[in-house]
Amino acid sequence: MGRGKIQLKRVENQVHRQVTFCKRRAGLLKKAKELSVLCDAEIGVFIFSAHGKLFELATKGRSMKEMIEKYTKCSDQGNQPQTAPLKDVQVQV
Amino acid sequence: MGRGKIQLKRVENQVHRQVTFCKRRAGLLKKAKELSVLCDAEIGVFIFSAHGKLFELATKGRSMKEMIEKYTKCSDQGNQPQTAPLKDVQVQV
DNA sequence: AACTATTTATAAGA
DNA sequence: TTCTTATAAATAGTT
Repeated sequence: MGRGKIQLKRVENQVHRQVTFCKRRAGLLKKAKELSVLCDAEIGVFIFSAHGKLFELATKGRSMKEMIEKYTKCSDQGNQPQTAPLKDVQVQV
Repeated sequence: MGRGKIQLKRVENQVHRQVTFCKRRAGLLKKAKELSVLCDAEIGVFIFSAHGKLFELATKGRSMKEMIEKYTKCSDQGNQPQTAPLKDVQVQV
């Protein structure tokens, strides 16, 4: 989206990369919040910048710590999580 | 995006909600992957559907478990994470 | 930090 | 329900 197509590779110019990071980070968190509200889903997102700075989001009034506990329990119980698909997979919810 | 504006509230029709969940979940994970590649960031995302089904993504070849360990360390070390802003905040990286 | 030209995501519709 | 299309939304490049 924008005046040119993006190449799916690291943005080499450092200033551009920083700007892109800020814009897209905001966009990603917005999308996560929308998905949570629209579809009644609980979502946890954390982002480490290239320099190790942490950004996070946990939806539905939960803390990230709570989300992680829930995640861990769910994984331990052998629920096979849907890993990121290379191509989209349709999975029953 | 689409033929009508969305209301930022739970999609009441169950079929529509399911379709929206599938589409937007795929979109969110795609955006996360793009952000990771473009800006050299490490990103973890997990999503619980309303019925408790888990979907996850961890970028840069890491497992979610590794990501969570890194997150926990980072939080414990007192790095103040950037919580989800109500309005977008600009933070130096 | 604002502004648009464009691309991209997606809500409805077929 | 898979594919299409009109439109909303995100954002790349610019100022």
